[in-house]
Amino acid sequence: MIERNGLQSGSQDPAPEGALLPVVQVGRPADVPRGRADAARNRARVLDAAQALFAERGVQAVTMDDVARAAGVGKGTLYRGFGDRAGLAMALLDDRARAFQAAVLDGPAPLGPGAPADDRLVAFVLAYFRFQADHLELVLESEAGRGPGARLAKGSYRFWRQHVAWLLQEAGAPHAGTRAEVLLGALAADQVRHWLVVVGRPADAVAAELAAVARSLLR
Amino acid sequence: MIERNGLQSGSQDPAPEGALLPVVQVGRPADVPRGRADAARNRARVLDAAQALFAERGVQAVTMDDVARAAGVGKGTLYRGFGDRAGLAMALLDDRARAFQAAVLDGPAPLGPGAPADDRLVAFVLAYFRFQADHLELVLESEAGRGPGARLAKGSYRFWRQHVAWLLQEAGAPHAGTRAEVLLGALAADQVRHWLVVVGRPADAVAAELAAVARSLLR
DNA sequence: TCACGTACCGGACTCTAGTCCGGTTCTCGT
DNA sequence: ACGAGAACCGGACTAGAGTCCGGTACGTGA
Repeated sequence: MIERNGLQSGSQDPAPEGALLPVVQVGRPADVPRGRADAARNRARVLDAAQALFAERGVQAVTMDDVARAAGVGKGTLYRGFGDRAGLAMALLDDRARAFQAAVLDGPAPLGPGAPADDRLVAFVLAYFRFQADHLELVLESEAGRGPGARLAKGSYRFWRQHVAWLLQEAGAPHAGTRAEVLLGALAADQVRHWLVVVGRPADAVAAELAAVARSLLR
Repeated sequence: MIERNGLQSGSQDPAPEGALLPVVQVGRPADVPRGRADAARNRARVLDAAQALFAERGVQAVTMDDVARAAGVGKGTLYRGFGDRAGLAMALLDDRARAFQAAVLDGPAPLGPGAPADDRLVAFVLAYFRFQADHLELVLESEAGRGPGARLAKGSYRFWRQHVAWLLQEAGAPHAGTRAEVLLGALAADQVRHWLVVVGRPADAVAAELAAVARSLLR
């Protein structure tokens, strides 16, 4: 593929608008020495510090000042590198998000290609739900952000929306675009948190019902 | 300006936790002289000032300090009376929210009682969508609020969730509770704003597709 | 090796939501 | 009518996200 440097989206760029997930490339070139050494070092420091603080106190209890201080870096550096709080959370999720995306695009059926679209859709719902549940705190932050509809404006949302819409269309569902958005809305971090944490329902039960919802949306 | 001076639920109480919509009562007792005269006067001033400012500059561009200053009131008074920004927005929507609720509970079919549950459900989706679209800015504020899942914690959400779940159950849908939440998620202000404002789709088309989604969720 | 320009650094600053509490004023009971 | 005290008033205060810009140090070209 093209040496598309969009890949370093998670490495140097201030993340123009939450475009953390590259639309295609997954493996990374590992080179692209474009940036400055101190910049890369600071980025790594910030990620390490954030991960440590988040693990120690919980994501919500950590302020951006905390992260900057712990990383030995100014707030300007922090915000230039990650854009905002949501960007920092996305960067921390980057590896796993890429892996999940790879599994959907190139992995084994039924999540990956090869299975009928309706089965892939159900597999996707289960996997996405699990992803959200497994990284709830970080995903919550990454889907937040200022302004209304922050979640709907991120690049990763567009990617998944397109994937789901395509599966729905392929499976013969009407209004695939709208239904993809309804389905992703049901899988949004806020909603998942509500079910699992606030209400305290067992994850398996919720996931199964959402899979049934996906099937219902096919007709 | 509205004759009604705030009505009981929204009149004195600091709105314990977004319980603006009473679960049953719609007509107001009209008595309950519990409060103080100056408190009521200040409340009215705040509502008037907020409405004027919101109309003039748009909801998002008005800060709570603006409202307090324009109302000739301290911030303490503002926050005691309405809890937070979302509470103020809810109070401004109160009349119409009550009217809508009354139409659903006691109004003519198919929105009100008398029609088959599936028809009522579709009527509800169309009416709720329209409500959200007609008061988008205020609803957006009222569904926001600090912390994740603010929308899911409000009393009005619980009310509608219950209503929709009941209709779904009555119509024979499986997992009525979960599906009610999925449906309301699709009708959330953020999502509606995304379709209508960001993407620019015509309201009628979106509403029709959501009605179809509701029907799909019945089986 | 060295000078140059650019990209980056960092912390002081702004902006706004929401809290607190000393002082005031209205209502109720007598 | 009047005293007592609860309820309310308002603005100073806190906290935290995100911005700005003068200064710095890194990479590049000669």
